Amino acid sequence: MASTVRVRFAPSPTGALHIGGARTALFNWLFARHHGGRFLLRIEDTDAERSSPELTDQILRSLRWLGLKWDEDIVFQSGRRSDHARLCETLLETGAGYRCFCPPDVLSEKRRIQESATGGYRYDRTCLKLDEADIQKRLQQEIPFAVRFRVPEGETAFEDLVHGRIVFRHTELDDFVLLRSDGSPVYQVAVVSDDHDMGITHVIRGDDHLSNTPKQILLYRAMGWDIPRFAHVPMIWGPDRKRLSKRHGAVSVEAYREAGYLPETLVNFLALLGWSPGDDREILSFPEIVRSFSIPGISKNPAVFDEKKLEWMNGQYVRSLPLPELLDRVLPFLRNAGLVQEDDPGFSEEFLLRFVVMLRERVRRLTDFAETGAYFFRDPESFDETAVEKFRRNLRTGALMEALLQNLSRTEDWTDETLEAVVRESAATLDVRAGDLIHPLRLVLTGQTASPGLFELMAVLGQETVLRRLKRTLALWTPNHP
RNA sequence: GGCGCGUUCGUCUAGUGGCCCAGGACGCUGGCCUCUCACGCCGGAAACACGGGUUCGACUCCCGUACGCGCUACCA
Repeated sequence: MASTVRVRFAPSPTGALHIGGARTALFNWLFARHHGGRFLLRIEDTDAERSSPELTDQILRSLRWLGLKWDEDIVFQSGRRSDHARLCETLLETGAGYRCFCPPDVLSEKRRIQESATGGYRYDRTCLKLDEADIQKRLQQEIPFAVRFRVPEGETAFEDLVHGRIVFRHTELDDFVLLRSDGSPVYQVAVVSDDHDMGITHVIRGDDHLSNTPKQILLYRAMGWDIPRFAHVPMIWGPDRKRLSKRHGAVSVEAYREAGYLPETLVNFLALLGWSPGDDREILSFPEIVRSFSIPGISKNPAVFDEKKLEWMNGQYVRSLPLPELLDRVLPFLRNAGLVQEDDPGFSEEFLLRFVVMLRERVRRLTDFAETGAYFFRDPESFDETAVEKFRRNLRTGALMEALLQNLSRTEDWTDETLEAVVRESAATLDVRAGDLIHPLRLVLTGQTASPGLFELMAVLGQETVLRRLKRTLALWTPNHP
């Protein structure tokens, strides 16, 4: 390969890494990996007001969690201020830029008038008409000035890797500001300067930047720099077809981690949001995605984020994880729910493994293990009301449970085969269907009407626990029990 | 308002002029399995925004309309 691919992800640490940013990062990462190139990270922290080191750390944590490792040192945009300023100076020297002494309030007034008249606004180039003497005079008076870019006539066209050829007539652009009157360079300047210095070959970013691109290309040209290739990927929308934002609830990668999603799931799902391998595959491993990834596979239209499918996919990954690995991932959620102790789980490895095996078929998120399986760790405190009512109406339930208690306390071989035999024989003796014992027993042991197979569950819980739970719930079946 | 981008089942998408009376997945739904719930399996409903061209033939190409989104700052 002639030149090495270099791409970057450039988040602004003004918030956590969200789904949209993660997808952009992922696409850049995949592109770099696929082509054996480099994936760089740049933190756009020039807005000191809204940026924070804590948020930067959080973004890095999320990227690492997703498995998106970056190459080389992180570039902090705030540290490149002088480079950005130098770009403005150069442009001023070459005549590509010019000083604008117009006071901001005059400008905003002009805009107000022009916008109400024509609906659009472009800087009227008042200061471009200034001659050298005018400029010197103003400089001596120390009138603050901004530096504007002098947009040439004509048009800018470029071949977007996702959208194809795109043309902007320069009459649509106005002489945008490069350097604010306080001396701070504007975003477009920072991006171009940084991307150039970082040797970026492909800019892969959200298509909300499409309209910024001609301005940036103009800057590259004015500096005589090589222009990178651009790939503008479509946005991710919430269910209301609006750009995904906090309004849609949990959108940060961090929030999905806490909600019990696996990083593998998120990567797979995000990869498929706006990109397709071209065939019918849905579950793809990291290496498979890297191998298949290509820009022509990126779609042009925005994608609605569908959490239902994410959940389904997470279930697939939960089920495919090797058991010990799955247990490791579940453990923190059990601790969080207070079901196991921080240092000592208080339960054997074997018990925990069986817990995970029995539940993994019926969960989608890691949090579900704690939510639907708490009875593995402690006696249920509440019981499904409608189920209790239902079984209580059958006046024999109390007697049935008592009989079962007797039979189970005499059971010596506490294995699921034996337990099943005991329960079924009890039913036969009592002249009821097996279900008449099974369902109330399930309720008694779990507090719920749904659980893993009852006999297996009894075997895992152990005789002592089963008998205890059976005993302490006997009163439940008394008709007028509170 | 102007400019830019987009428009295939509810959602993510396959489709690059005939293989498409449109395929897959999630969701929904009927059934099977079954001690419940899941998992799994089998089946079903469900889409080419609209109107003009081009062509022997258009989901695919061109034009227009409608709708949606983005940009339009001395924000990033």
